[in-house]
Amino acid sequence: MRSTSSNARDRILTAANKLFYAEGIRAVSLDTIAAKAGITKKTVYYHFKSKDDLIEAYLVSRDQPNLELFRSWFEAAEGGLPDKVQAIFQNIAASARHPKWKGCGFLRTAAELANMPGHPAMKVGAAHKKKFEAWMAEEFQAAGRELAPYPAHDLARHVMLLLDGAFSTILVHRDAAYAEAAGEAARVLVAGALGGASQRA
Amino acid sequence: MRSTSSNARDRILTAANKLFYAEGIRAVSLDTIAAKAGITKKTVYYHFKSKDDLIEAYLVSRDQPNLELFRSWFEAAEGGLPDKVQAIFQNIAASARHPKWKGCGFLRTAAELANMPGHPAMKVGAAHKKKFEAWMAEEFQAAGRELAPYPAHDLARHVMLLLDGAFSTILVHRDAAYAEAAGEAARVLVAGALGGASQRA
DNA sequence: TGAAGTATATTCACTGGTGAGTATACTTTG
DNA sequence: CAAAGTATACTCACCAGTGAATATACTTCA
Repeated sequence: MRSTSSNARDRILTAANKLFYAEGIRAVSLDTIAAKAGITKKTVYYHFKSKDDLIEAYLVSRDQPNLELFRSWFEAAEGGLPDKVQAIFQNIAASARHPKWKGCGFLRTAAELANMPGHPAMKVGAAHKKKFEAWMAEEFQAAGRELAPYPAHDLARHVMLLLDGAFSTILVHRDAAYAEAAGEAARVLVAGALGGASQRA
Repeated sequence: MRSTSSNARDRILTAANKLFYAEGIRAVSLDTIAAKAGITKKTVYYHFKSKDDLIEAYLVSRDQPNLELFRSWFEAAEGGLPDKVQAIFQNIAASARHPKWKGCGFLRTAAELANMPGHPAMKVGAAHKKKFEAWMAEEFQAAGRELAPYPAHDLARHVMLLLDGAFSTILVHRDAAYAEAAGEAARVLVAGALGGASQRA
C-alpha cells in the first residue's frame, strides 16, 4: 500500500490546482505549493520531476472534470440544440460571477507559456480544447442533417471560438455578461445552421 | 533639449515591447530589459517608477497602433460589410503565421495578471478592447438600419468575442486556421444581421 | 559674462529576498 | 532489513528595488 504516497501526491496536486489557477503558473513557487500541501519541497520533487511536470499534471487533472461539467450543463438544459448550447454559456456566466473565478486554466496557461510552444502542458491544453470541439461536432452531427450547408465541425469550431472568446473577454473586463453575449451569438449560429429562422432570445 | 532622456525612455519602451510580448510579463526581468536597451536598471527606475508601471506603459504604447491596424485592414478590404469584417480575421491569420507572433498582448497580459484585477495594465487592456468594440458598433450603425432586430452593439460584441476567441485559440493550437474559421463565423453573423440570406464563402 | 547653483539623466554596486533544484540523512512500513 | 517516502538544510542564480555618486545641461544673478 502506498496510501501515504498517494496522499502526498494528491495533496500536492490539489494545492497546485488551487494556486496555479488562482495566481498563475509563473507567479507560484514550488515552495508555496509545498507549504500549502503541508509538506516539503523535496517531497514535491519526489513525486514530480520538475515544476513543468507539475504544471502538466495540473492541466491533466482538469481535463476530464471540465469536459464533464460542460456536458452536464448541456444535458441538463431544456429545449432544442440552440438552447442547450446557449446553456453552456449561461452556466459559464454564472460561474464567472464567483469571485474566485479566474478564467479558463488552459487558456491562461497557454498565454503564460506562449514562449514555449513545445511545452508538455501546451499539448494537454490543445488536446483538451480539441476534445470540446469534437464533442460539439458530435452533438451537432447527431442532431440531424438539417444543417447541410453548415458542416457540423465548422459549427462546432465556431461555438468553441465563442467560448474561448468569452473566457478571455470576461477576464479582461471582469464582466460575466460577455458570456451571455457569446451565448446569444452561439445561439444565432446554431439556430441559423438548423435552417430555421434565427429566433433570438 | 532632453533628447538623451527621450532616447533612453524610448529604448526602454522598445525593449520592453519586444521582450514582454515575446516572453511574457512575468518571464522578463528588468535586468533583461535594461540590458536589451543598453542602459542600467537604475535608469529604468528613473523613467518608470516600477515594473508594473512599465507594463502599463507597454500596453499603452500598443493601444493606438493595434487599433489602427484593424482599421486599415477593414478599410482596405473590398466588398460589403461582411467582407470587410472577415478581412480583419484573414489579416490576423496572416500575421499569426509569422513565427514571432504570440497572440494578443492585451489578452496575454490579462491572463498573467488575472490575480491582480485592479492592476493599471488591466484597465488599459479593458479600454483597448472596448475601443475596438465601439468602433465596430459605429461601423455597423453607419452601414445601415437594415440590421434592425440585431442591434449594432450586440453584433459588434459578437464579432469582438470571435476575435478574442481566435487570438486565444491560435495560441493554444499554434494554428492560424482558427482565425479563418472565426472570420467565417463573423461573416455569417454580419451577413445574417443585414437580413440577406447568409451566404457563406 | 561667467561662476554658482539646481534639475535632469545616468552609472556602479549593492540588498534583502525568492526561485528552482539538490545532497544527505532520517523514518516509516511491508 | 530494504525500499519508499519525507525532512533538514543547502546551493546558486536571479529578481525587484535602492543608495550614493557623477556627469551633463539649464538657470540665475553679481
